[in-house]
Amino acid sequence: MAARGAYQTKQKEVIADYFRAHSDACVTAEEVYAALGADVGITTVYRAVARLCEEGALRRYTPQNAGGAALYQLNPCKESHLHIRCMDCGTLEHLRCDVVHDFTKHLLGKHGFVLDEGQTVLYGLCKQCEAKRKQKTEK
Amino acid sequence: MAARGAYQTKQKEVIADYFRAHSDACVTAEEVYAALGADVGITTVYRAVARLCEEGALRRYTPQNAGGAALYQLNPCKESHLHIRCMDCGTLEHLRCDVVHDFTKHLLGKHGFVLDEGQTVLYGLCKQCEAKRKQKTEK
DNA sequence: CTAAGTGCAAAATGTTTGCATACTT
DNA sequence: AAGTATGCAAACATTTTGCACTTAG
Repeated sequence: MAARGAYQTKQKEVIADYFRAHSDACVTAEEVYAALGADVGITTVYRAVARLCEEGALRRYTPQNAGGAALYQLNPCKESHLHIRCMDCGTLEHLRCDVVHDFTKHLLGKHGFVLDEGQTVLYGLCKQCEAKRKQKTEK
Repeated sequence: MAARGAYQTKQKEVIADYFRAHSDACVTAEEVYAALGADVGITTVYRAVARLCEEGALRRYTPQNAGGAALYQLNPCKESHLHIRCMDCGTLEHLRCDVVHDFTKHLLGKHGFVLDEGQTVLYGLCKQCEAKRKQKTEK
């Protein structure tokens, strides 16, 4: 029987280090593989990110682009506040600001709804990707 | 250049009808293909759902299952407003209120983030389920 | 020493594309 | 008649799996 995560290996460490060193980056398995060079195989990268996602250390985002590659990013934090996900580049950002608290209070007071900030992710477009989209449509 | 949607064809109609007849169902392209039998090819199904998504008639959902197939479902409503999902009873509710618009404006103005209300679902607990939870913890 | 982890190559999957044909307008 | 839509097959990209080998405990 596979006792997952029983052994600590060089490859696991290298992959975990990579995400820690690029905590803002949102990358594909292929990109991690390319960055680490000969140290690890692509299969191991896939296996590692799958496990890290299960453990909650990473977050996976599957982009709209149907056949496209899944993106992985270090879970920014487990604290309770909202996150916003860009639907184009996939980046997950923190959103800690007073207005969110006002919004949460309003949901509770007027709608009787207890928002779970840890589970909720807002979807949309970040500043950069919004600009890129505008450029494309103008062309 | 392809003038999209210029002609109305039997296949497009059959596919659109399928989703209308199964408005609650969340199905893969392959399932649509299988259901429609010899009437349409898989290629046409893919092209049709892609267009219907662009038009906003369908919603695409890419499951966690990394290599898994995308799911398509008739868009429950086209109006721009947020939905809230109760994590206990699973109910999906509409959230139409002015405060949401203020919040959206704030996201754009202060954070440069264009919220896609159609894609975003807030997670938490509805009034009833919150009450039930309190009862349990008190016991 | 034993079981878990690795990595290559091959398979499996899901989606897209090239192109000749059929169909809509 | 002009040009879009279809559908097959092949291409394509991503992810998973089989298996022999390596490595951690």
